Amino acid sequence: MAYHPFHHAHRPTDFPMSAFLAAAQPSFFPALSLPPPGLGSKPLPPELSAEAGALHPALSHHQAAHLRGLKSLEPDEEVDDDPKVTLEAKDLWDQFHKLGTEMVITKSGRRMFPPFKVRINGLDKKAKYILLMDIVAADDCRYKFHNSRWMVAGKADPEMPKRMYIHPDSPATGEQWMAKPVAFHKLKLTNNISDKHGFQTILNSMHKYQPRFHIVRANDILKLPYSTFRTYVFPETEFVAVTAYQNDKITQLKIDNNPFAKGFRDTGNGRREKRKQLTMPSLRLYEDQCKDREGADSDASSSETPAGATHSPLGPGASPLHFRARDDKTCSDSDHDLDPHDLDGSTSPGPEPESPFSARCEDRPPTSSSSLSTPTPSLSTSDSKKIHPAFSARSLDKDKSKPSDHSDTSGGISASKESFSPLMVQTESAHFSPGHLQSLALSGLHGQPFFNPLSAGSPLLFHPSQLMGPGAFSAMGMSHLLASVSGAGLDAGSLSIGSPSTGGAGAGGAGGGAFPFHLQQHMLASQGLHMPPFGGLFPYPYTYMAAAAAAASASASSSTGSPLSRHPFLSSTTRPRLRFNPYQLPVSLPQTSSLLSGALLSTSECSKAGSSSREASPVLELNHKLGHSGVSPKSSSLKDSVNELQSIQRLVSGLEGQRGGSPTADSPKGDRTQDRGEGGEGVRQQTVFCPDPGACRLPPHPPPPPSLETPPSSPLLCSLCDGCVNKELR
Amino acid sequence: MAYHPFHHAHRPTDFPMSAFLAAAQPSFFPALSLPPPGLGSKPLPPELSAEAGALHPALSHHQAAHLRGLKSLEPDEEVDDDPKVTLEAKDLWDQFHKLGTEMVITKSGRRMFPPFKVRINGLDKKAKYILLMDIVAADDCRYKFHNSRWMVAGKADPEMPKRMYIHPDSPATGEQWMAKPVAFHKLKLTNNISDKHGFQTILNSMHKYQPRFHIVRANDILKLPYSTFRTYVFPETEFVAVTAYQNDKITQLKIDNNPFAKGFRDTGNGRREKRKQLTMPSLRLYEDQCKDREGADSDASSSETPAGATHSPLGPGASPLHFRARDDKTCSDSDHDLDPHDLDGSTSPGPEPESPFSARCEDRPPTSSSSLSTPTPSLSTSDSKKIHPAFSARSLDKDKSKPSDHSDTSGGISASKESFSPLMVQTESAHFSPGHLQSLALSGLHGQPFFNPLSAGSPLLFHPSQLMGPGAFSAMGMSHLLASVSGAGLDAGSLSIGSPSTGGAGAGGAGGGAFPFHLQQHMLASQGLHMPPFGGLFPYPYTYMAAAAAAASASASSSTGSPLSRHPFLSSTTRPRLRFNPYQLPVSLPQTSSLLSGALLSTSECSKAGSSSREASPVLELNHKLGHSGVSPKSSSLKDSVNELQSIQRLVSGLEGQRGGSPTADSPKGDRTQDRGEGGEGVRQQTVFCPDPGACRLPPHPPPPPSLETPPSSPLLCSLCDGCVNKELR
DNA sequence: GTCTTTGTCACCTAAGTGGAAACC
DNA sequence: ACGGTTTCCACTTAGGTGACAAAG
Repeated sequence: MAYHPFHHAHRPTDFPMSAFLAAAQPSFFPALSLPPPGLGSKPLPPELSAEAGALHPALSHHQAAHLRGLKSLEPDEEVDDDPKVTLEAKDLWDQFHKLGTEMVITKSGRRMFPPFKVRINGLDKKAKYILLMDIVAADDCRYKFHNSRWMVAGKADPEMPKRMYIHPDSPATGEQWMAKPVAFHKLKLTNNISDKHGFQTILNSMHKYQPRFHIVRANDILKLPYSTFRTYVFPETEFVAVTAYQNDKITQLKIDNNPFAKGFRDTGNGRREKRKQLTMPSLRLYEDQCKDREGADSDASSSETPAGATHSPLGPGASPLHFRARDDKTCSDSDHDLDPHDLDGSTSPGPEPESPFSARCEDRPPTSSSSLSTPTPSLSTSDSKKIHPAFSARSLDKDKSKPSDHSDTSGGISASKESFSPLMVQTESAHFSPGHLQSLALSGLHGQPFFNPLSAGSPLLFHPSQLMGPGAFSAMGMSHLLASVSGAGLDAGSLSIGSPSTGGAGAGGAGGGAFPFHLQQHMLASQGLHMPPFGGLFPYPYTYMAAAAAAASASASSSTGSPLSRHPFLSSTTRPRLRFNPYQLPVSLPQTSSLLSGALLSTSECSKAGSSSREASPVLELNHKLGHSGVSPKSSSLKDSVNELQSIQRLVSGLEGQRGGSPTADSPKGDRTQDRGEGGEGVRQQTVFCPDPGACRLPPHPPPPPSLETPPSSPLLCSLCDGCVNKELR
Repeated sequence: MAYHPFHHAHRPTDFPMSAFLAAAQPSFFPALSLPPPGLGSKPLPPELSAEAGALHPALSHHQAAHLRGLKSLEPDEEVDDDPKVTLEAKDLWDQFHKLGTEMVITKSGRRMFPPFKVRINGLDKKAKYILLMDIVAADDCRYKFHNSRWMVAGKADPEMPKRMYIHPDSPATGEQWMAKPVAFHKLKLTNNISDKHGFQTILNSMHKYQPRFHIVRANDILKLPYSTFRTYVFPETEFVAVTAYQNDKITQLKIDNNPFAKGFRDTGNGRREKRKQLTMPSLRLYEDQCKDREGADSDASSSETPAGATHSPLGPGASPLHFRARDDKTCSDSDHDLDPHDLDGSTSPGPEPESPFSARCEDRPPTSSSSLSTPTPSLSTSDSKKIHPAFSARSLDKDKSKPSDHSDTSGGISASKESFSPLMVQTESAHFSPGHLQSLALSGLHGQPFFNPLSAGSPLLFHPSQLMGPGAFSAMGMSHLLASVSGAGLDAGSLSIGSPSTGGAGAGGAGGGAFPFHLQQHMLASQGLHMPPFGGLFPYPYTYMAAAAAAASASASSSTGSPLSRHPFLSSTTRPRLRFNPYQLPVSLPQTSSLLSGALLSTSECSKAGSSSREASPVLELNHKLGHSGVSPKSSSLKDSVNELQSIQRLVSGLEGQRGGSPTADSPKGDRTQDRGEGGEGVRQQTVFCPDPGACRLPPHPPPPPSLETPPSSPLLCSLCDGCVNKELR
């Protein structure tokens, strides 16, 4: 009795393949298992903000519900949640983003280096959630790295179906998910279209991608198709897939921060030539952070964080990288590593790697856009804020600057430069079927596909065309699948998703029993643009995200005026505030689907979006929700939303810099370190939504509240559209 | 569409901690969520034997049901299953077992080396199963290694609560489980009673243990407590826990076969002294096998099987070790590695490590028993069969020998020397509560406790005394727990299992929300014997397993007369045939519980069991089933059982050696290689049950069928008792 | 003093990393 | 020749293994 020595690291992952399969089923019957539309808002704690446990359950539920601006959905149970997602190691991501993040893809699959890891708050402790991640094309351009910068090199190649990676621990309770950062280490990037392993996402080299994170409240993967997806996009995680690094600065940054690349650090060990001495001063930057949280990450990661010192504050403030970026202007490059010896002469701020992705698909040289977003030369980061850690209170405060302009190209949403304005789109899973669940990838342990019905051989991936002919979702065989799903105890184990009804289009592959390791539904964005739209289902290939991102970046850059504010998005924390219920999504609100599936920017939109502001990159939180016929938002909700946001900001700032409620105060750098003690506590969120549904490309969203009490320091801009009347909420 | 490149290694593991928690709840209300007793047998395919996919669903269901000999239970659904479990790398296990397997336990936890891995067949493809494993005391003796042999050194020390390790992929469909071998690599052995990690089982050094494997058909861990457990025991996996290796031969065998110990192989690299040149000839034995199946193992094992050549037949036949054991009599030692330079002179067969565990608890020197089981000196394995791979048809055929004697001490069950006669005891989970689920250990990924409500800190382990005072199950707070469990969506995340109701006995530990990483229910055997029985629940500390093992070993040795037949059990394949439904277990059939939880042999019984025959070690398959009031078996069922067995054997033999139906033929060594191509296909099973319930210590079981058509080559003996009238069924 | 346990160590597997050259 | 891809390499982290010496 006095024992209880065991401390089991339970893996609550509850992924019955059957569930998985079912989840993958593209459900085209929105009402199938959904609650009646317009259920009405359910109570949601408004102040989950700071700490998940600090909310008042019933007190402000109603308010919160309104804040969300729409029917709270969550038909299933009466759950009080208001997820707030914070990107871990945001500062690191920012550093990469400024240079133009590159991710190597290999045949065998490569991890993302700045590991995609998020910290979640505001979930209902008891409710079960399924967390997912996917990577979708950021646009439809092909890129090339020329003259030390990324340039558009034509139209994108066709995208392979993107897989929806289900966090292996799903489903798990909110408490469990909030206990520690949620990592997706098992997800690997590959260019091998015949990928046999799981956990791999097929990308096109020299194309730009955007990782996305999804939260679904569901206690069973079987319910995934009928559940609401809350999608979070961290623009700073955008990257170009490459087979070999193009930008030496990126290489050096990777070497300096990825423990597995220590062998390439200039420690006098006769390392390779090339990028030389950037390392020393910043050694053990990201790594130290990881140490702190060691053992706390999920995603079956045994190797995510390297070993080493475990006491350094993991917050960006503590990390040398961050420091460098913010304080070091010694180097010519943007806050990249202090590396004194940049090889390619990109050291100079202007044309340097700092404007990696400025170019959009219009085939116009990136320089134009880059220049736009890369105002100041040299280290820039002139705005110390620019490099502020995602968790530091400072970043939030700094952006008290004006709401910013909302010019189409540059004046995006200035949801506080560094305060991460989340753009949340809530979508019903039933709808994500056509656009959301491109394919579900259930991560196994150690990359070891445990239950491969196909004898661990051929993957069961469904191509969009397979599953659904042009607009032939119901006709495809989805009904068949859905039927199966309906069964409570239905086992997907041997259920052949695509083969049976869709014909032998290669879905089943070898193996005997068809198995839905990763169900390939339609991959909207990534594929929608490049492939003929499926029937009339996806009229809008462009995704909200992209638009929002563009708007946000534009506004951010203008608002901050920081030279480095080239990046479209830089937010680190998001919190669901606004929920769109594009019940009619398939036709009337296709964008939502698009966004979820692809997040593509059309050429024209790309241009509109402008390059980007690296400074204020709002996290786009897309909360997709079905079950509600109307898209008309409640103005009151919006207002409440703003109020909530303000309070949240205060809470956050208080949390981070002990400056509760004073977002205006520009916290000195000192805060940074404090902010991110061990787990990057400094969570901040902002709700970014478009008050003028008519003027934006986004699905109908609630109009801006009449009166906005939002503090000036935290401007609420619509990230969903750039032409919105109420671009600035504050 | 033509893509389907993704091949996700989904991890169907569905372990919502809530479920886990619930499962851990000691349910003392058998009828709580159970179907009415005597539900009646449900159809079960009789010939799942060879291949899981080769069965005739309806055709022989009825027959199968009868074969099973009892009410099929499986109240939930009408599932057709007849699990057949084969121990992977049986030959390796055999080699170790002959020497007296030792497993190092360390403070940080040590893996088992011959990894405990099983191949499963006969499951219902669609049904969900939860697979578990635990390690229980094999007897109540303490051992010491003296004069190159293991000797009893007194009574056993008190056992720590044993944890029930739930395979991380649970629950998963039968199809998934059968797709590849199921490994339990994450399970670690430790002597650290304050174990903070999960996946660790606390053992006492110098004590003997027996791993057990459990199959539970349940789609949710929450249902575990109310589900039927089918327990499989592979006697050859018995081992002595040590902090340092005692037998140099074991050390060498480990070094030669464990890829992680390659550094100690005598490859001229100036290895340490000690055991010298056994290695060379056998290099890459087990490892090669592993390679073949690489990527097929489950249990989140990233490192289970080493890399290397991937073409060698993994069957024991192909492995040098096996070869050696069987064919090599060059070395003095039993079939240990051919190592010519054995240091301790144990090379000589007689007193050597070959008779490791012959001694039982009677404090009598092991020699007596060892002598009994270790008839021949030297390499012995005179009986080529002895070392036959578990999967080779040969072994099965060989034992066509006479049924053997059933003398209490030595004349055990001769269920064919090498044909692995499974002893299956089916027990209702509701009952395992008192004795079965000592503690549930949910394996996490990479030993990284993902969802630790206690902030990944203190383990939540319940000591028996905590959860239940002497016979105070219901009074403890179990009701409370059960109640929680009843909730469908109940989240265990924050549920404090032990703390709330049982008082702060240390169950909750630090952390905030109590979490059931491993629920400690009652740990019967291991603890039952050493601790005061809980109320009157466990009148029989001795477990069937032990008894059966003893009987089996005894018979085996006598039947084969092989000098090496010292090991009590050597079977590698089991298949549920007989199902006991000790509905009244708590009181009337406590043994079942005991078996499940502890599998302890009383001193007297130990002696009765005799040492062992290394040759014919039947797999004990214990199928614990509640829900049936009567224990009276149907004779007809038994008969059918035999028939089925025969057909199965034929199938198996045919599968292995292409000699379908000719069990009598003693296959030459050549078969071996064939038998275990890639995954050790050569599955063979035998049902071992006691036809005379009255004469055996086992719970009431069906009487032997009047007429037995079992082929002479496959003797069916009762492994459950040695005094059974129908000890020999064939 | 004997037996057992503990900690450190060298050595190994497994796998992540970027470089460099080969490849196409 | 050029640009992108592939392969192999050395190096790293992470962790498994038994030997060995030092404790207990």
